[in-house]
Amino acid sequence: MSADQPRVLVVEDEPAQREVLAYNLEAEGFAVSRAQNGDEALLLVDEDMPDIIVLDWMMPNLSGIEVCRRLKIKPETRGIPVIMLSARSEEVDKVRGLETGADDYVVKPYSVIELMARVRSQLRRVRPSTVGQRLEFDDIVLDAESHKVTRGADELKLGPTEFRLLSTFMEKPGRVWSREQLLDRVWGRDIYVDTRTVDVHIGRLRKALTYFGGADPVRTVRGAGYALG
Amino acid sequence: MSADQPRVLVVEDEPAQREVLAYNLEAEGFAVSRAQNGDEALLLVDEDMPDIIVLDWMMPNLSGIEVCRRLKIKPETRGIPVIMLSARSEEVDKVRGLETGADDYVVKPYSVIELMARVRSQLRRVRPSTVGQRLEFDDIVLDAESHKVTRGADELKLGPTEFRLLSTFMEKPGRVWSREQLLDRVWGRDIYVDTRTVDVHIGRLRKALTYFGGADPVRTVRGAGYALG
DNA sequence: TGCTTTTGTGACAGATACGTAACAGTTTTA
DNA sequence: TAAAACTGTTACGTATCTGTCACAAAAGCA
Repeated sequence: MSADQPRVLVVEDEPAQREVLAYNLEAEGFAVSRAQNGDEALLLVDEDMPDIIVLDWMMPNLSGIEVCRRLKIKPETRGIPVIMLSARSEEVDKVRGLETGADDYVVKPYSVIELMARVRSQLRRVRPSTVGQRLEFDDIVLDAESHKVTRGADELKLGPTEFRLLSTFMEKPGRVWSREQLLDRVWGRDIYVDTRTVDVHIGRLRKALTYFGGADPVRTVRGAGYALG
Repeated sequence: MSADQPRVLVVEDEPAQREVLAYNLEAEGFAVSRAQNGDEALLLVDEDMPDIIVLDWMMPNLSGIEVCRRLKIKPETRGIPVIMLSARSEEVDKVRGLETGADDYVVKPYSVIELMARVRSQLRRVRPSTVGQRLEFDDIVLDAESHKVTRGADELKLGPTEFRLLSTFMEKPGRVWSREQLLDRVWGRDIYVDTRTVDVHIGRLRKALTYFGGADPVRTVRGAGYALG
């Protein structure tokens, strides 16, 4: 039961393309699971976390973008690299894909060799730390698998939203996030919430982070948004 | 017999096919037992729970469908993954429609490689890596062999579902499991059960674990699920 | 300094998630 | 065969979280 071959999840509605992908990935020595739509993909991820996901953009019902967004909202699945496949080559689409949190973007028709290289590259990037999703910043440690956050020796108590917020920040310390971006990342897409609500949750996050003392690690960037550190 | 070899039960009435299957599974490092009909299968399951069952659909007397259904009704055996073998692909849909609760379907003639992959995949889903028959957490000890749980010096009395719930938790202490994941692992996959039912059984597990005193080791993670510790 | 814009924050009502007792239907045990 | 144990669902109470508002505070600007 050698579990040391990386597991790849292929999400593609078109059977022929799906099999081509799967075949090539298997030939490369990966353990492949297949999903033919977004719902199935999310289910499979839940059941058996793959090491990487190759995701078609255009799919009926739940689009690749939406699947990606949902994966990136949940801290425990956020760390799985997503390679987005799309027929659209415009820069705008690529930006949009990456904006949603995709880790790489490959335009169809792709060369198999190139795609394999990208898969390996993403795995190389993430694999070393694959043992539990664990983010650190300063003396703050967030463990996605156990949903625990500690600062120094103290365990912090965060609400669900604050937890996701912090996890988003810790993904890229120092990066400035606009309120809109945070709403998109932390709250999800089609949800109408006042942007000022972000401020309130930032406040709550701050209170939680400094409950046992220590400096406030959240930086306000006037006119732009917030950042960690 | 080293207990860290996963045990597979092959149920197939046709001797030649049965041996092919068994041979390949043994070559993969599994401990294989054989049954040539449904009654024998149920008997063998009762006396020595296998980790996974490969079940032919068409058998005289007690059909694979019926065997599967009976296995999935009993909470004790419900968690054993069943891979159903069927002769034609159209039949797969038919069998699916019968709601047998099988975990996966493979069409004959199957490629040995594919079948092995599916077997491993199911095993990974249900029984990740912890094969040890003795799990410990804090002062709680779970002995899979004798189906007994003790806390400190006291022996606890758990129902079958609570037992499986606890053993899932103890496989990875600290990890947060969503209700869906728990339903998948503890109840089985194609089973329709309300997610809130999980809460009730968590409550029962808690009551059992704290019956003789001691802190409640089960942690509720609002919006996410439950974890041990 | 005064004026404008942006951000921080306490309060609050409504929404939501969770714990649990009760219950009816089964299965298992004695 | 009767009693005991177990399962899944429901309903209801409660704790916690959510989003919005109002106003205070801070930051920029002239």
